[in-house]
Amino acid sequence: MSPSIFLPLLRELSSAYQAFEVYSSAHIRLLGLTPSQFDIIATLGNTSGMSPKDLGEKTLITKGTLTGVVDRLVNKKLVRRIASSGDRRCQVIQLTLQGEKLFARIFPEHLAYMERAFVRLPQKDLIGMTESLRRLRGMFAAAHSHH
Amino acid sequence: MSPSIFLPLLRELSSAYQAFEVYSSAHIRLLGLTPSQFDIIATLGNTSGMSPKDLGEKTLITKGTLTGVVDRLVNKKLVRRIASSGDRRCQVIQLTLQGEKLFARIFPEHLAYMERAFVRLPQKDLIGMTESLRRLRGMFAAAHSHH
DNA sequence: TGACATTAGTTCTAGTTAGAACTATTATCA
DNA sequence: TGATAATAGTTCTAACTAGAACTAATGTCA
Repeated sequence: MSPSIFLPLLRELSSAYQAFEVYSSAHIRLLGLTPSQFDIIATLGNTSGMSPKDLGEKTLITKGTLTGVVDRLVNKKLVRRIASSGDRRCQVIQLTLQGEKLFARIFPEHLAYMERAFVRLPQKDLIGMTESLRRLRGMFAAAHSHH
Repeated sequence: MSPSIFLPLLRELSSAYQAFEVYSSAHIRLLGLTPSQFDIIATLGNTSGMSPKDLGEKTLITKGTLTGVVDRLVNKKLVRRIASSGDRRCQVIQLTLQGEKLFARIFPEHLAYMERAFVRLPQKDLIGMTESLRRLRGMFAAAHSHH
């Protein structure tokens, strides 16, 4: 395969992701959070909490980074750390009451905002794109582990 | 459109991009550069240089960030800043001889590394994905400018 | 020409980022 | 059981990040 074939794909992947980030984070900042903080709140919403490990896997935030993001959410009193019963290495991170209220207010609002971007996209294109991206991710993951 | 339709797409977009970054940057770090530094070197390669503004548009690095990235490349003597003739607000950033040598050595090497990830992907899927991503980017860009 | 807006780049701030080294705890298995 | 490995989180470092405020230079237009 010649580079001229896959380089445009990589460029488009980067710019599509970038365009998503720009669009999404413009709204998130108005809500008083950073994109990472919003991801954490959104992931913890409607759950009874989870470990930093699980939270990192779901949000794609590495553990060293996660410590700091959670610290700032704890400072904002949106989230709390609880010692996990049993394994003393583990914690449970969960939303405080204030965090739950924030989630209930801003999550639907942000979904509605995101939805506005999708109004012109036919649903069947959307399904196909999702599947394409899944394959692309799998491809990189496989290549990364094969070395 | 219900959120349950587009949320998986957004998740897959993030994780596909993330998987690309992890795979690509693992190699770039071995080459002694950061991903942003590599992007700058790769963009300047085989050109006579360009302004920070153009460089930022091509690499998707915002101007405030770009100043710092270029500073570090100047410190490494891979890149130089030249006053632009005519408009005294503008500069031209270009590779030094050392930067050109580095580009000539690592760029083909990195392409070959990236190519390894694509070996199992049929070419016609690749074309379709590129087009899908272009539409996705356009969609977010349009939504972002509409207001 | 002169007021005003625009543009290019820098600086500043708060936050995110990955990775590596570290501590504490738990699991494995000889 | 005891040595060793694995795991969960934290800390540290260097760098990147966006956005806002800033300076200097150039354009616009009445």
